[in-house]
Amino acid sequence: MAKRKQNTRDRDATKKALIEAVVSIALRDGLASLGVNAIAREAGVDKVLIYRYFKNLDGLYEAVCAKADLWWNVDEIVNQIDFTNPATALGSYILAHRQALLKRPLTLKVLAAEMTDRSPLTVALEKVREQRGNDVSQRFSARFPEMAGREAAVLIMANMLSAATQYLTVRSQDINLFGGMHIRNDDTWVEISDATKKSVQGLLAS
Amino acid sequence: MAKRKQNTRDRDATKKALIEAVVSIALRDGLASLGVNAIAREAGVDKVLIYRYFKNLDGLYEAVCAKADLWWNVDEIVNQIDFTNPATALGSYILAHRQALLKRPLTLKVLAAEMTDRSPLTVALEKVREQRGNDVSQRFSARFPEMAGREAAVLIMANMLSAATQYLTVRSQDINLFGGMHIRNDDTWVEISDATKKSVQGLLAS
DNA sequence: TGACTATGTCACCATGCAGTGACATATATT
DNA sequence: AATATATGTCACTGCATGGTGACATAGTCA
Repeated sequence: MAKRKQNTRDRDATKKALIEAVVSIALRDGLASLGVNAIAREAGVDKVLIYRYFKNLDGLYEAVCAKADLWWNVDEIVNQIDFTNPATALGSYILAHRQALLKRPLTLKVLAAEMTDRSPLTVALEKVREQRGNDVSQRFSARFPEMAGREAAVLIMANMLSAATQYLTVRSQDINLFGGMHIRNDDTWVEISDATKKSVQGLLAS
Repeated sequence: MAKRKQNTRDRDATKKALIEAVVSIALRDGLASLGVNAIAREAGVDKVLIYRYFKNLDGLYEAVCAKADLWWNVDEIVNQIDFTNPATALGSYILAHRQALLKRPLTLKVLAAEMTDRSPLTVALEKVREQRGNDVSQRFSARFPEMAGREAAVLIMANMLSAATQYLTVRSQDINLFGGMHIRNDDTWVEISDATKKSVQGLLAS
């Protein structure tokens, strides 16, 4: 398991090895398997160095957060959105959101873990997520100023569908069926996107 | 911590105490805190009796499942649904689903835990859930035969909103804000229900 | 060269865990 | 009353955990 030659005497390399060990274990065994012993073993480093360089486990987690790209950046999402009208925008947002999550396996693990535990990893994710979410809805309202305050229902549906996308994308790592939908299948998500588009269209027509 | 007088010599009482200890710990500390030592301590019983009476922890979990009311029964949901049209039906289903979940704190814990771990508790929940979900959609199509196969989009939206309701209800045990919605607030859920109704109306009008 | 510091190794502690075998005794059966 | 069985207690093993203190040595600075 030792991932580096011993007695390297390179503080930065040691810190890097520890940070990478956290990510490896989280992806392979889940956040619940993280601990000083396991991390040090994985990094091929003595556990006392975790305390010396990061003060404690939480300090190490914070360093992981600083290096990890835990959440999408706004442009990554906005670039994939079809802004021809609010309905197509929301429909394409669903797909973009799912893709952005699938690109970040660590994020999927953190999203799963935050259901039961709270750690620096989960709180870091909470913060950036709420921030970026606001950013995206600002872009929406900038593009569709006529919507301003007009349809609270659209905003609610956007939030609900975003929540469902997040939930089902995480779950699709383990299960394939939710209420009859094959949530691992890309075609399913195209159908979901289409249904979303239609339903927002109907909402605005009424 | 000892919850019962010692040396009772009552097998059924012992088994019951163990089952109740599992529930108590799960509710208080989460499923991750369950273990033979903790359970036996909580029940005021020697841990060897877990092995004797249930073979192992999984056997005990199965006994818990058999006694616990982990998921709503179909009528509990259907009775609260407004079947005047498909839109009102889905809108009221959201509220009924949330209420049924809130009534079952153990279920909320299991739903949270199944994101990261798989145990007899979670697989038991998976089974009954998929079953009852099918039952409910059968009731829907029985009431609205004209919908048969006509609008796949409605079915998809129903599944997505159901997923979002489940996710946000579990999350609302820990957080209050999701994308600007105050998910612990009952008024919010009335608005969600209304938005759902409107959007299904629009979907069917188109 | 000599002293000092940064880096890393190692041995240890107390605690908790899952699991097992030996024993004690209350209850039922003969 | 004597025996057998069901029920419960206790002591133990082996392992992993989080955490700490003592030591070894490479690199640096005076």
